[in-house]
Amino acid sequence: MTVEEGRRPVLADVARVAGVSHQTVSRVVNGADHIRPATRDKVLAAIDELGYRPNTTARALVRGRSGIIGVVATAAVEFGTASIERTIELAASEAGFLATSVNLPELTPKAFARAAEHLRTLGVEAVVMVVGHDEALRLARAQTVGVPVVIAQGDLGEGAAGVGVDQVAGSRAATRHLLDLGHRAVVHVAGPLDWAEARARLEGWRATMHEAGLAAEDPLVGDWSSQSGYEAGLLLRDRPDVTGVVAANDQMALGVLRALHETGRRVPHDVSVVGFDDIPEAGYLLPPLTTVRQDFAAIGRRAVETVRHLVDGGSPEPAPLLVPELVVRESTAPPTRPRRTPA
Amino acid sequence: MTVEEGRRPVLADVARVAGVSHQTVSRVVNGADHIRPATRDKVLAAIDELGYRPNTTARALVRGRSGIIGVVATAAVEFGTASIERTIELAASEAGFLATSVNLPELTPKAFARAAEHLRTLGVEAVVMVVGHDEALRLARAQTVGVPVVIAQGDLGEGAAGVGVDQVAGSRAATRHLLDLGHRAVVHVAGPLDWAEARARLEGWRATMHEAGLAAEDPLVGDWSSQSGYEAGLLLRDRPDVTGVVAANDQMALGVLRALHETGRRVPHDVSVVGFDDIPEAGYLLPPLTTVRQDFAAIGRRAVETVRHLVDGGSPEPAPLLVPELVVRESTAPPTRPRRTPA
DNA sequence: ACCGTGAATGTTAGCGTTCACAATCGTCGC
DNA sequence: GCGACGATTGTGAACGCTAACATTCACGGT
Repeated sequence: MTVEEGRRPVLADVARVAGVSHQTVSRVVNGADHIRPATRDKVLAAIDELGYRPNTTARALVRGRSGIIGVVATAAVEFGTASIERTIELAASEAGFLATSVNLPELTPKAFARAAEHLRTLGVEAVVMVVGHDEALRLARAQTVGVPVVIAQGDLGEGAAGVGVDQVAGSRAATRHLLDLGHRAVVHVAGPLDWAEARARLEGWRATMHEAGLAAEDPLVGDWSSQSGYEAGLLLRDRPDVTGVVAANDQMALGVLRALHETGRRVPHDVSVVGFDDIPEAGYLLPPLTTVRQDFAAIGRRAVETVRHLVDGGSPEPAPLLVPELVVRESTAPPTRPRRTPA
Repeated sequence: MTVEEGRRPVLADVARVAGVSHQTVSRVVNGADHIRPATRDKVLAAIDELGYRPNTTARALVRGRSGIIGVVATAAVEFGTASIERTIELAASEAGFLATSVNLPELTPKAFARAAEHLRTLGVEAVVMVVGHDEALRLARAQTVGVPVVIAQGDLGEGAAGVGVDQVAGSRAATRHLLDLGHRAVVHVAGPLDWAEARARLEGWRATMHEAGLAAEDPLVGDWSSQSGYEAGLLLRDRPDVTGVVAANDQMALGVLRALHETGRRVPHDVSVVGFDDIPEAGYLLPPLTTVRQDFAAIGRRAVETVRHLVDGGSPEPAPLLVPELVVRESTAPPTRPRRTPA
């Protein structure tokens, strides 16, 4: 609000102007007790006059805390991951942390080692993993000794800290929806099975099918990309009985949509398709995609809360799972003429 | 590589082990000249033995440089923005910087003021704007006095530093493509006109149309979202003569695709559609979308290079524009029966 | 009036680095 | 064979802040 006078003012400058010791200024800035109101006002006035702003670096140094949270993600830009990162950054800054991301160009131990090295030199106080990849998670816990690792999405086995999303419930809802519509031959296009989310979604589908007394075998497996969904969709050429598809994410669902179209099957007339995530485009695909919406913002927020808790010395506490929600659009409908799965 | 012994080793620890002064260790770490090879080896051995890693915070403090680059983006997750951010983070870390993003939940001066305040307390050394929004850019230059502002995408008017993408050329290529196919009535679905990219793309379309002696009036204006593209597409109901659409991004193109489908016009049989950006899903839409690909990674990389240059005291230098590339897919085809625009 | 007590403020040390300035050492020229 | 000069290494003081430990002051109880 005021003129710049060459260099940035420091605590001592404020102290001089306010006629108090630098320590008193520090107390005011940090909201300590036992400050006479008159003194506080003088200091605040001086701060305002000089446009003082505490030096984060110096503070970090003396406190022995960097205030940095490392976020580990894949290099591929996916809607969910990106949303979570955004929210983490926001929540972190509100909590007085600084979030920074590091990307894994590929899911190899080497790539991860590089990332971990980077996080270490940064002196991060905690790591949030937004990749649910098993090996990456394992390495994260092994290599970032000393700092808490929080898992956003993914499997929270063995007392690991993280944000749980009930992927199984989401996948169940999707499958249930198709069964309720009357479908019987419902296949699953899974994500890579070394991702916990992929396994959970597979599991939800399988369990629901079994409970309905239906076969749930040979899921098609993709890699989260539209391309892989497309390829999986083409394989359905050999499965004319199939009338329902549950894809483990929207990108793959979108690829399936295209493959079905190319192979002459109409959606939802001949085949119904459900996705997962509810990407912003989902409602504008042809046809608009029924999908399972996840609250990515909530995941990010909770991840930061957990980080806060752990950094303050807390121990991992199980939090209630976030439950994703089915969003029904036009890509699902009752089967035109019910068929039964071949014996 | 070695055991942890309670606290993190510091320069002095290494010095003691190596039997030299802390300054010598500092020199080795920073690759200074005039170190006897034998000494250097001793020091390196000690570093390795202790697993020493310089403390970024202390270094930042004494150097008077935070090493932090602030990246300003909108809160909406768009493919382009997100890709650029990823690359910036990567390039920044390679250049010894730490990138962190701050998001604008809305494009208001107030939201921006908050963001700027955050960047200021962080002590960022430079700001990279990945929003091409005029007002945001103006505020960025006004409010972050002292630190260089680099614009990734967007208008680089008046000696502003940034990464130039030849949006006009991209848009021209898209329009040209449709004209070459034989289309005459080609409309544009523009982005919000307070974004420089949107204006440039509009301009490329308009100029190309004019050069071909065709009318280029009343662009439809969206807000980058699929929703707005969809709404724009519905308006085309009243324009049966239109056989070509150039959308200012892929999301809007996707919305147009859907609107055309709903209003009974086939793509590309009745209408050809071109998008902009080449989102990963573009090739799997119905039909696969012809679009203009931007090299977002290059944008991010260049942005960081520019930051480096400016932080070292350089002055903004004009760099060659990046030229986007047309990717032809199935959403464009020659018009079935050529029409002329109504008089 | 004296001391204890707690509130309010000040003083002194660092935190782990780098910078600026010595100090030391060897080697070369004459 | 001595001083110079450059190469090499060391010493002390910051950087801006907070933690820990004084110190000062006012006031109530005895």
